[in-house]
Amino acid sequence: MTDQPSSSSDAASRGPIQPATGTRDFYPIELARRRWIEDKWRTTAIRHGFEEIDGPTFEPTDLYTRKSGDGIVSEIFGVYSGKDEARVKQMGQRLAAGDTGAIAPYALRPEFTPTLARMFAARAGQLPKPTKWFWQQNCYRAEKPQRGRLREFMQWNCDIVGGVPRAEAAPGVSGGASPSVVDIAQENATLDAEIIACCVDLLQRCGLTSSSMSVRFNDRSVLGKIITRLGVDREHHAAAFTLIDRRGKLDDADLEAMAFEFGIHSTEFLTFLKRPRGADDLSTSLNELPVDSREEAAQMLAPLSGLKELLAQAGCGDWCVVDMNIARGLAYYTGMVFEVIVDGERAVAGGGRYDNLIETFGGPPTPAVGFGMGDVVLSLILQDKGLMPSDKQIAADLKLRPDAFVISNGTTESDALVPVLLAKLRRDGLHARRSYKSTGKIGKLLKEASDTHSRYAIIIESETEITLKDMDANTQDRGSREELLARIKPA
RNA sequence: GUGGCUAUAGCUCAGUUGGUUAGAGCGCGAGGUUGUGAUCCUUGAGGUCGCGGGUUCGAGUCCCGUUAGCCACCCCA
Repeated sequence: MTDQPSSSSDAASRGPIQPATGTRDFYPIELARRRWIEDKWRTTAIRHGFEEIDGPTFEPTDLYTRKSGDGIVSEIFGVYSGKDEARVKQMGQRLAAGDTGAIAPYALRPEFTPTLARMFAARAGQLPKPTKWFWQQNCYRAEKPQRGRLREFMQWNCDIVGGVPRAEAAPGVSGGASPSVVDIAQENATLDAEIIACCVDLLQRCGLTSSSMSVRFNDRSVLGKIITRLGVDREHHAAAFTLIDRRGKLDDADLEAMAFEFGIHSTEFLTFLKRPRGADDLSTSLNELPVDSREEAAQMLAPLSGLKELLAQAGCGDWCVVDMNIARGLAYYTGMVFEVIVDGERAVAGGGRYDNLIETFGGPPTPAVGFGMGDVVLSLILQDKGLMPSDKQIAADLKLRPDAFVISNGTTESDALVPVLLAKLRRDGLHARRSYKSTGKIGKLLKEASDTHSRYAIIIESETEITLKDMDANTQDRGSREELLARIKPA
């Protein structure tokens, strides 16, 4: 009920209408900062060979419910057409009956991956293999807002759909005679590494370093083998992954209770689950596995050690570490999974391999891997670490700095020449501004030129004479108008 | 969805055991000093004290509700 615009409330009808919970208004400086991040996203993705795509802001609700569980359904913002009276009436009846969740025919996109899967599936036959797509737009989730978490946010996705042809598979990683599922996954490890490398590149471009962040990765196919050997049957794998994912947050008693709740009773698995917490990296994990020899263990963990090597080759080995506790909540991940953790806690990005999803949406069996990153947590991190550039630097990076700020020297002749000169500069393709203040004081006007981060200030002295001041160098020359204006080149 | 804390100018915050017309700094507008981004001086605008109800002669202050924000859960595509 708190989500309603509360048209019945006296307060709402009297005061100004507030922005909806969990949404943001972007004033110029705030939008510039957001654009700066988006610019980093876009240029990074393009540099890594991804092409930008987009899809609808809202989709049929079934697109999301088909793939995901009840958790997602409850966080969907429903959308309906006011022209579809029958559907609206039906919705009203279900709502009145206490039915909640995604009962509207459409939903604001809570994520982009289903749209991407649908788009790929629709043209799978004509798209290159692999296809590399990126996307950066807003998403909506009806969660309770808190720090780092809103109801509308920008998200950046990079996905590689389709596998590497067998002949070009990573040397030293492939080798199986028949192409089993595991072989295909291992061949595509180069793509797993490429995805993680792209994510790390973005972080580096924002000034972040591996000293405060890490990429923690794991592999669900490896986990699946382990827990199968521990006596967990196939249908309980998803639940077991959930338990593994939350191992760090819950104590043994809670874990055990939750396991029973899920119907998992394997004592071997529970023992494995309750093993000492700590650095669950590759080397320590070797000792905890349900195997007879270290060779067998190494064999079992080969996808992880292989990926680690590929990541080192990609130049981001120092960022990446195996973490056997990472499983991710999503049901559709099939292989590699990873999260980018800041200061040991907050997740700023995450992703993994989903080799069944394209098929789920009507396409041919197609391996795929990708990740997502939101603007909310990333902004917080950059602010906290002092890495958000100054307003002037952002203006420069986004090419928002005025090239020229036109000032009259105060005579009526010069006053009349201000709009004339502005028009000329703009005709010449320059970003030119003036002041709208009533003051004629040169000092105040130069301050405005400075506040707007203008590159040059132009003081009109007469029809043919100006003073051109370089605001960055703090130098100026007075002379022929045409001669001095020629110095101003687009940034 | 659950619990705790908070709410005064655009921002950061004062505001006494409840007592006249609610304040400061910054920012914003105008002006001052021989026409240069600073400092300084003068001055102006801007608040139904989140909103609604209650107690009281009187509420920014006390009580209840509500909304929003923050924090911790839940969840995390």
